[in-house]
Amino acid sequence: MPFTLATWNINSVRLRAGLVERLLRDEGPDVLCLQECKSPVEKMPDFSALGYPYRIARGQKGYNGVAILSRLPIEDAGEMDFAALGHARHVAGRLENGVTIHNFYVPAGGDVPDRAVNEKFGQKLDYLTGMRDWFHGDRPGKSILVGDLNIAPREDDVWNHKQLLKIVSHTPIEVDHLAQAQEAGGWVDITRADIPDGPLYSWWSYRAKDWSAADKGRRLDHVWATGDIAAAGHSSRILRDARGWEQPSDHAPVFATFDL
Amino acid sequence: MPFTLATWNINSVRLRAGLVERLLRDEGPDVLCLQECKSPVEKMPDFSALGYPYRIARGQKGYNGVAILSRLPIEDAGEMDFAALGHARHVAGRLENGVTIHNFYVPAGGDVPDRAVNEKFGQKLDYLTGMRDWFHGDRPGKSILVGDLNIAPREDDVWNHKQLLKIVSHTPIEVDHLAQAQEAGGWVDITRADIPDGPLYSWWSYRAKDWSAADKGRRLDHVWATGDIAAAGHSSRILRDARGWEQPSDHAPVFATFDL
DNA sequence: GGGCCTGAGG
DNA sequence: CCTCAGGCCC
Repeated sequence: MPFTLATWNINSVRLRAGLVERLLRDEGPDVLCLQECKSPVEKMPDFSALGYPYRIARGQKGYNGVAILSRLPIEDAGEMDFAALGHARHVAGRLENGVTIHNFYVPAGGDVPDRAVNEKFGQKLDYLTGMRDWFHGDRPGKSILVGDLNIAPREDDVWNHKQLLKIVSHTPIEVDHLAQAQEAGGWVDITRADIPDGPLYSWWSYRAKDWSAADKGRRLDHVWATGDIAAAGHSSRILRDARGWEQPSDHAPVFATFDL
Repeated sequence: MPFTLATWNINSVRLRAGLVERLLRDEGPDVLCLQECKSPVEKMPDFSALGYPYRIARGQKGYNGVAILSRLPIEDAGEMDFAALGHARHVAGRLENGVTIHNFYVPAGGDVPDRAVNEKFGQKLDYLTGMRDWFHGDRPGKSILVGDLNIAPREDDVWNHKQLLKIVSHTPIEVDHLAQAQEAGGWVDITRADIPDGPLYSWWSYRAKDWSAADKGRRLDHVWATGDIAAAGHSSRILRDARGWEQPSDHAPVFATFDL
């Protein structure tokens, strides 16, 4: 039975409940993973009326927050607090077909890519190391990992590779830490398995005047799967249009379908 | 030549530029006096394209701020800083027919109607005393005074006289101070000359669930004229509808027409 | 309830 | 550019 999954950094789920509804209505993914909900769980909008009765969420006031909305039955599979930040940055759910879905919001890491002067950059690296160590100790099977990983690993995941080498989200040390986490879990980048070549972005800064014309994007949002189910993934796409909706998130939703 | 004038506490002219446009388009007053613009003068929206090329304004960042928009030529007639608060709470303009228009935003006065424990209440009384002394020393002729005076003087200017006697905006000491300022300038309350009887409100709290049904209003916004032109005033009304517009101000515009 | 601010975080 | 928090003010 194939199912379609999407991941979207919504940048306030309460402010943009209408956009979430639009996505659910227009695109109808079976599972939608949200990041940066910026809401306590009890204040999150209810999307059950749109056919999504299942929700697994972790929230906090004002910052971070992740949620998995599903029209398929899904059970809570816990959360992890890597680097002991006390942030709501991960939650997991298990579908009835046995597939576990991990929804991540990796720390952005601040402005300066140097852990000696910027504590937040250190926390980002530590978070990724925590992911690596966890996957290494308990290598996952039949799993999908999605979310805003806040790193654009490939040259063609950013609008200008050379210019961004010293910009947080594309520095070699971040890319290396991400690669180690990916490797440790045996994760396959489904989006790039499907769309191997050419520029691919999921985020465009609010600061750009005409974000689409300038197109200075980065691929920060990812869909990964463990090797045992990676071949089932297909139909990857990024709904760039959503970046142009009224009062948009700065991220666009990323989709993939799995025949499982 | 008759001209119509309106006064409106807009509670942020930048946020509600669209509502101002709607009022100008739908009602077309010759002069519109705004209070609580909450904007430096240089950042105020421009309404000249709607046929209001004249503007006299005083502003500051975040608080207070008054403006006179006019489709008739009008010249700046200065400002007063009563009680030396350093606030943008008054501006005056002179029309070509010799009529001076004073636009006031009297301090709200805080919560507790006791100057011994609430400095802001003292400032409100001092502001009114300053107005009184100024009018007394330089008794105005051919003038109109409008604005948010933050006092509902009459029993039928509030939804419940007895209940509001100890509520700032309707306490006897405020009503007395306002009466003294009115008296000193020989000001005639044009709205009440026109509509002598019955409840009349220009403000409804944002906090009320259903403001119109509950109708717990107060008449805080006024149109006065000096005795020499008071008889020319007519067609007073309060555009209650505007309180129900999308994302409204908590005040409704008050209108009067003068045959001069 | 809902403006504004500053400051953090993106 | 944009969102949130906490504080002030109405």
